[in-house]
Amino acid sequence: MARRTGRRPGNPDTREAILAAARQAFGERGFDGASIRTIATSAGVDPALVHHYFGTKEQLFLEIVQVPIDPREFLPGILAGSKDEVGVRLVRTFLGVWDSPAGTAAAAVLRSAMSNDWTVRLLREFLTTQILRRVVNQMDLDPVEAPHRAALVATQMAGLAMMRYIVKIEPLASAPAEWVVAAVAPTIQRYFAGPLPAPPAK
Amino acid sequence: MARRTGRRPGNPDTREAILAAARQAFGERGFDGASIRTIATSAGVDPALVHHYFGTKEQLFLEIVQVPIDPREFLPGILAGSKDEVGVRLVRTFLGVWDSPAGTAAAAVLRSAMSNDWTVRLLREFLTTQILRRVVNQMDLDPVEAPHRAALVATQMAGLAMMRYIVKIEPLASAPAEWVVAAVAPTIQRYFAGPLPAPPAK
DNA sequence: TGTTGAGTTCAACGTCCGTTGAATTCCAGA
DNA sequence: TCTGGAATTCAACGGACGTTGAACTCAACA
Repeated sequence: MARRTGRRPGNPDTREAILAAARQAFGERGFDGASIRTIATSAGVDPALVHHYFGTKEQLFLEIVQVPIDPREFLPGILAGSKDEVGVRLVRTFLGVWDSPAGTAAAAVLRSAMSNDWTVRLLREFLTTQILRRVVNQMDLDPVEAPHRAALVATQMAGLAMMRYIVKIEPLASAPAEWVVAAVAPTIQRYFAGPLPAPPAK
Repeated sequence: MARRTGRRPGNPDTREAILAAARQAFGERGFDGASIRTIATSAGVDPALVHHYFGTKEQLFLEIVQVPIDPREFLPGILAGSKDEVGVRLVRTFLGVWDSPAGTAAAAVLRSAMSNDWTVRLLREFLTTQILRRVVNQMDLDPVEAPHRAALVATQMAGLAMMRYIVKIEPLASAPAEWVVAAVAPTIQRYFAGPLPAPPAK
């Protein structure tokens, strides 16, 4: 029964403008490199307004990053279907995400995690509990070697994102997505389902 | 005939102490994240002394990073020998470098490149002109697809470094080097010598 | 012994940062 | 019409940063 009075709408676009500017800034410079002040300026707004809407810089970052990256949205599509084409489906979906606005958010996480303590923890926990664990559960892999397989997949995907979207080495950065899919998918396929050395005794 | 007078030795260890502290700091936090002030403190020294020895922060970073990473030192050992074991030799050498003091320098570059404009340029040019080009020249690869092969290799190696040494996902981070070699080498081998999709027309 | 110059420190500069609290504007509801 | 409260701005805080220039210390040479 929320009875409210006072000015409500104002300019509802402002909030979105700030979010857009923040996504851009975090995606290009990472958490530490981006500044509330430049975000505010590029949204045509006072820095204090950013705090008014989103609280601290950390909270703003999470807003940018948690909303568009939800593994439940695309994981089923990758894991369902014929098992010997998981590689193709994973790489294709992955590139699709990175070429969308969500890719900017993903870049923000990747960039930040390289030089910032708490974002690297964020990334590690996202990867292990949100992605790798789900994958392991849904494909019926040998439970002993499954975590190893998942980690190997992560190395190839992370390196691909880094070289193609951040460091931008050629000719990879300008290569058509389908060429990348065809080139990289066999690696993923082998990591998931191919022969591997025996996992270390531990 | 350099005729010099005045105090010479003082404490010659200081310079090395600063370099060690800088390598540590840059390796852990990247270029932007590390600060001259904490480097100085952790070397037991005044910040101004760092400038006295090394000039600007940029110059100090280059000192840390350019000296220990010289591809001419290990590339020949990788490229020489039987062609169907390039993968094994590359991955093994790569892990060896990352587990040495030079690995700290490599981490510094990788971390910095994710959020800093001029270091990403540094990394890109190092990869393309110092590594990839040499590899392409020394192995006799099809000149059209060679750059594509080299870039694919770079994705796998960069992702491996990132996940094992920076994000530290398990069980990869604690896996024995030889297990990693056995698991990843076939990927490298295929990128170098295996079948690939036809390079895009360009 | 006196001078020189390298090693080292101190204090300060200007700049950018995240954040805060008070002030202003102005619409929606009473 | 009056007014509460959301939207927005302004000015300032305290802290961290890279860098600078002047000062001090003191071993080696003339």
